[in-house]
Amino acid sequence: MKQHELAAFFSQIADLLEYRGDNPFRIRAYRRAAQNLENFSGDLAHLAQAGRLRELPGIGADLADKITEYLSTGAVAALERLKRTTAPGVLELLEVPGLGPKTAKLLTERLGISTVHQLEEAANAHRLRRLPGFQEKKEQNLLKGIEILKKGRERMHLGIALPLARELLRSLQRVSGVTRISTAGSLRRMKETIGDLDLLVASTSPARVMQALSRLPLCARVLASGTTKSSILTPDGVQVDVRVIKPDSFGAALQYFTGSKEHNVRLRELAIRQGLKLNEYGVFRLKTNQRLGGREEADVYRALGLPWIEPELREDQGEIDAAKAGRLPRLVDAKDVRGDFHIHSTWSDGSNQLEELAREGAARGYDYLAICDHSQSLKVAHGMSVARLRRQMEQIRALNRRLRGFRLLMGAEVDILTDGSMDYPNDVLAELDFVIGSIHSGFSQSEATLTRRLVSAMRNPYVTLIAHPTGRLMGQRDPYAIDLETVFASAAETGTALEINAFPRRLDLCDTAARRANALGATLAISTDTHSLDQLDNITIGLGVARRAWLEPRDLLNCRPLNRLLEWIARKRAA
DNA sequence: GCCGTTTTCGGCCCGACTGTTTTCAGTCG
Repeated sequence: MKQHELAAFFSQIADLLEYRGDNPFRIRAYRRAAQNLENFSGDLAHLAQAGRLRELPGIGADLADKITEYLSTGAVAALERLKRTTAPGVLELLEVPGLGPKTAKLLTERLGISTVHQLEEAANAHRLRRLPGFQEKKEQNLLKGIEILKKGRERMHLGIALPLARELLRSLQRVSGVTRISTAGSLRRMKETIGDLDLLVASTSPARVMQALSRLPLCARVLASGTTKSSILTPDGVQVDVRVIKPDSFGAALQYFTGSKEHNVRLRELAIRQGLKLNEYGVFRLKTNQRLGGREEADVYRALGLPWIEPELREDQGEIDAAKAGRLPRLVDAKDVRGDFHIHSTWSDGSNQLEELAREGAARGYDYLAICDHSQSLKVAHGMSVARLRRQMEQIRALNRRLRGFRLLMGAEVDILTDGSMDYPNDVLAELDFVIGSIHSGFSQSEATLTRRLVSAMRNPYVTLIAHPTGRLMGQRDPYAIDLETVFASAAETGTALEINAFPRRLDLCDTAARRANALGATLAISTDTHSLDQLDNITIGLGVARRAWLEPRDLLNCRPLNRLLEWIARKRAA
């Protein structure tokens, strides 16, 4: 995961070059490279050794050298040089929303400001008004920006963003004159964390929508308000951007505001090469300005000679080439899901009885749920002794005798102990239908040790699925150190599935890792890690990750009907 | 700094909103 630090370095280079007024296209090249590194899920060091860095999009000779330099020294000299020769504090100042490179230059050169704290003092003392083009309003806006920065513009996870968006959509839907409404932006693309919420409204009377928006209980402050675009802040400090569009160009606007930015840039480049222009109002011929479409999103893609591309794929990660070649994946969908594997009940730390879970699973149209309560070592979660596990199995068998067209699988989430052995002996595991292997202890072991633990669990014939393979908890705990390439290869080799844990703070594997695992031949499974009935809904979030990973139904274990699932498990046990 | 169905040189996406302006620069997405 070194590429994240490197991406940050490239991004800092871009910021500093921008401050210095360098060539904007050079700056963009750094930003694009940073973005691509952020999304890259392979093994950077391996690619570098093979001399194949330039195969990465946006990486040419110069940036390939800088990557190599970083991999061997842990630093990029060009960045260090820029930092040394640029006024101190520039990178910190640029963090303030609304403060860009030009303003930063004024602040550092005219007033010698080098920290956000100094900026705040200067603004409060009205010293900024001495600057050209500065009056009271700009001073206040910078103070507001500092306030937002201090609150921490922390991105929210989908578990928060989705319900909030649903509530806003419901409210705006009721405004008269509104004909269509949709989320856009990173939420529609189902990115794991969301910065601002983007909403799109088709209406013939924009003013009414903007007025209604400012009066919502969820509107704590109006940040900006124009005729077609407004931004508000919710009481929890979430920024919501709302665009009102004429119904005739709703599709073009939806395409435009769904992004990603990188995807859109590629599309507009493609348009220019065809003598076309693409903007949020539609696709136009450059010469005549004749409009070729824009009411539906598909119109936009069609005008560029492409099939419609699913929002989750729009990250400039090969989807445009795939679309051109007619090789877009048939992404997994909610209706493909036949069951859920990682379900806790009152037997360990869940809050629902087996029977309630069975009823709910059947009501959702699933064929099966695997009950996987914790194993004996995990005392904090009321892990089950072998005796209790067997009593639970007895109860599940009894329940299954009464169920028609639905089955509870007898499973367990079994700790992978610090020495790599399983928390139940193999003869007990053999009695279960479904075995999850999980790491819940020894997070700080070395990469080699943790990787060995996972691999030895996968070599156990009874282990069907590795849960939350990296152990990360967004905002709380970093992933523990494991060699993902080795783990993925081992999963493929042993016929062990890897989980896409759909708990909003986990999303583990994440999209890029899941895509890589699939590329290396591993089978995946979306499971919700449910501890109470409503958490079964998180399957939607897991589906988002799977779709962003380009997964098709055949790549996912829980898209298989029961008999095929049981065959898959049996095959590993026999081998 | 990258890149090639217009190119190995000369291009490189597009528009809205704000504030301070009488026509535009800065910032953002």
